[in-house]
Amino acid sequence: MDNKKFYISTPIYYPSDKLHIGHTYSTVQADAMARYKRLQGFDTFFLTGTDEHGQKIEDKAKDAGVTPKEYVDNIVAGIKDLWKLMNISNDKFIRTTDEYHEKAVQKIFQKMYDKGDIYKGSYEGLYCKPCESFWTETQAVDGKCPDCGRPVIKASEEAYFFKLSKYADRLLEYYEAHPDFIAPVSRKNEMVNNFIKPGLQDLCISRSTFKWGIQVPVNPEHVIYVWLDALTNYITALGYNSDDESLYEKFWPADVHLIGKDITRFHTIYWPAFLMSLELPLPEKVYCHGWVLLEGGKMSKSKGNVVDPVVLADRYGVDTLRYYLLREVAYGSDGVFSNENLINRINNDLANDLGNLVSRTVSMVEKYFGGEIPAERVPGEFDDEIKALAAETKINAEKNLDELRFSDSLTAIWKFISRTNKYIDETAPWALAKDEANKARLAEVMYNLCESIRIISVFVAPFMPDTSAEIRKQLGIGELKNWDECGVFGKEATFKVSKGTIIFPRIDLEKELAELEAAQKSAEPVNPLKEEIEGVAKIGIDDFAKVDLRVAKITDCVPVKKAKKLLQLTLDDGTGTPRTVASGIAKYYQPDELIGKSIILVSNLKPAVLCGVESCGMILAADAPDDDVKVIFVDGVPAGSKVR
RNA sequence: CGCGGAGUAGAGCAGUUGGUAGCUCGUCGGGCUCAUAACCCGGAGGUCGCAGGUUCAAAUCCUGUCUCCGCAACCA
Repeated sequence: MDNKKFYISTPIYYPSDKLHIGHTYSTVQADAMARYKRLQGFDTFFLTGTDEHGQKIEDKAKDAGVTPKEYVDNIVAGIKDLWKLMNISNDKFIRTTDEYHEKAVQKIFQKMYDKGDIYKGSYEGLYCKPCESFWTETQAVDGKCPDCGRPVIKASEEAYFFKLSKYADRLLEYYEAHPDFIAPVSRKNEMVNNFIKPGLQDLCISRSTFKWGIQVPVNPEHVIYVWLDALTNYITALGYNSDDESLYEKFWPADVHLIGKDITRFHTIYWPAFLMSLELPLPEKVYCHGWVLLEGGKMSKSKGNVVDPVVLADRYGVDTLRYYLLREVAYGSDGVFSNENLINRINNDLANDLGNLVSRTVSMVEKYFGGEIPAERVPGEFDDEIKALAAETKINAEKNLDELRFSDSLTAIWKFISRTNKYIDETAPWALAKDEANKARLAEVMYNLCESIRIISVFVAPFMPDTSAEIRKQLGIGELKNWDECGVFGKEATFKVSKGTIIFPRIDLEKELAELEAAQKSAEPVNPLKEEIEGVAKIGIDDFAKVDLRVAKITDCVPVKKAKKLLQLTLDDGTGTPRTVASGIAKYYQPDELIGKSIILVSNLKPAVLCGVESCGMILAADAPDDDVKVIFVDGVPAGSKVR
């Protein structure tokens, strides 16, 4: 069984802003897995990197007055620093602006093109620059991007398409034959039901509206669009399509693509289809982990609640943060981050259970034996129990880790830590120490404790590498070489311990929370609302004049079938002809309470069909705080009155 | 009737070949004193969303129903 290999990847991150704790969560998981596999003797390749092309970067660089490359260089340096801080052991860091990647992607494009899987077509729609997304007429909201709310522009462009539709059947077959390909399985159902069954659309893979990207080999007017460029990093990083494909030969296919659930579609549909087109093997597994949520919802810039991993690591320690992320977030589901949660974890698991165990053991060995455990020892009651649990823990820790169940693995490990603490109580070394006759028994107890802790140092190594090393230092044993050291007692002949610093100091919860709150307040940035309003492009009076606003009276109102958010309103707009408008306010208003009310209507909006209802115009409403919406009522004003 | 997940002790979660309801934190009481006011033991606390049904027996299977969430779809 030599020649065992393991290849794991993180997503490549988009360097338009600093990374937050969610990105850190992804990368830390992959790192723990990579470290574990390395300790097990696997020839391991761990890849992370950055996805650096696209219009958004081009624009941001322009705003900053630098070239796109200069712009990303700067952000990428920060990302590399973050991974260094977090003790990430990646074997390679790929940037999609690396020359070898760009060349390889062009070859990939050419190969697909020659094969007939790429054709030239045209793409029409409404384009949102910041999001780099095209929207259909029905998708765009009030002429604005449904994602970010900023204005979209009408655009039509010649573009290259990938024949994704061609691969739908083969994808289904592959899922069928490889039930573990998408984890957790619930994600697979989502993909099949929502995307594949309704029919896959061919995928637009080029753009001509901006320049910051890899040139399409058959047409210099185009650059390759995001997913073909980004996803292929997993093979170009290994040297695929380069002069030296030895890493590719050795490591492909990947054992795990570790991703966030938001990019499931791209990794389980597009990417396999690309690989099929290239006639390459598919990855073994795509694991879609959940998000780290903050109390009150998903984190986002606009909410101003992004948690900075650098601040947390500085304040509490790198291993502490790693532990928290890996323990707190359950397999496949979302986890909630809160400072209180974090501090409780630190105090209970790390300080009380693990840190204190090391501390009390080392203290006793020093106190009773001057630091070195004598060779003369006698076994006794309880010894077999902890030995048996150590063996059992190894099995459980491995089983869970192999399935990327980090939290469950840690739970199993902590059970052993607790059992070791209990062993101290059972054997009561302080009582043994009172009688010289018990010296040999005391020595055995201390030896077993040290062995337990040595074993724990192996268990925690993938999760908390520095802590593992510090524990071993205090035990006076060498660097950890091999995972299988955690199987049985008796590896070390004896221990010569030396007390070190407290590994995990306790934190005063109340005091800490108060300080954090104070720090947060003082660090409060400029009013985000002000920023948002100033960020909106100015328009002229004639632009505004294009909008025809009229008062209208709601004469009827019913919910729209098949739509959760829509109400269908019938309006008297003063013309005598009833007008139908669909409005996404079902969540906020009952149909009955709207009938008879007068509202403001955008009367000259182009009609659109929403969930089967033709909507002619829209009504004005305000986004109130706390996800509330208030329709603007103008009761008493005659229908048809102009508003300006 | 779009697809799927969830509703179990104050909080966060386990728990399907149906058979006395578990874990972590918190809380209350006890023990110990080696240790970071840490550790160990014990108690209290749940009509397992609601209503029916199958069964000797249902958190677990079936039907209906309510609520929350994810994805999709539409938030003119």
